[in-house]
Amino acid sequence: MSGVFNERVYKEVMKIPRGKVATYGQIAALAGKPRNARAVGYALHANPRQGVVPCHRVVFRDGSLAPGFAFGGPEEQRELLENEGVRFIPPAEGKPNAGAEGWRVDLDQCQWEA
DNA sequence: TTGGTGACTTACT
DNA sequence: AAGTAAGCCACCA
Repeated sequence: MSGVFNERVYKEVMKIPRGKVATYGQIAALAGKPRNARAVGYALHANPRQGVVPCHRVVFRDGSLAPGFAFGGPEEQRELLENEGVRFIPPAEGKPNAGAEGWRVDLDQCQWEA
């Protein structure tokens, strides 16, 4: 298994405490490659331990969640994170949200710090 | 081995 | 401010 970096990512992601979230760049840095956020996403894509690795706690640097690729839907992820105590920011005022798209995580409050 | 793709990020226009 | 471009690294064919 040459996927050393991959396992490193899983380990770091599993270390994310409940009610907190981390960005791909953060995980990449913890994994040893601060410029390899892409591989982090790829690693979670190959996520063999879905259910064990809280990939829903990993978000974009912008606070947005992964596109339709999520474990079941952005709505599910939003509710899941919200259930863990993560604070969310609504998409916009006066504009109905077609779902959870547009919802961002409050990184200022809930970004995990190693 | 080489090439191509990708759940990203930063910088420039 | 928003959109486009390039860079980075790991995995698969």
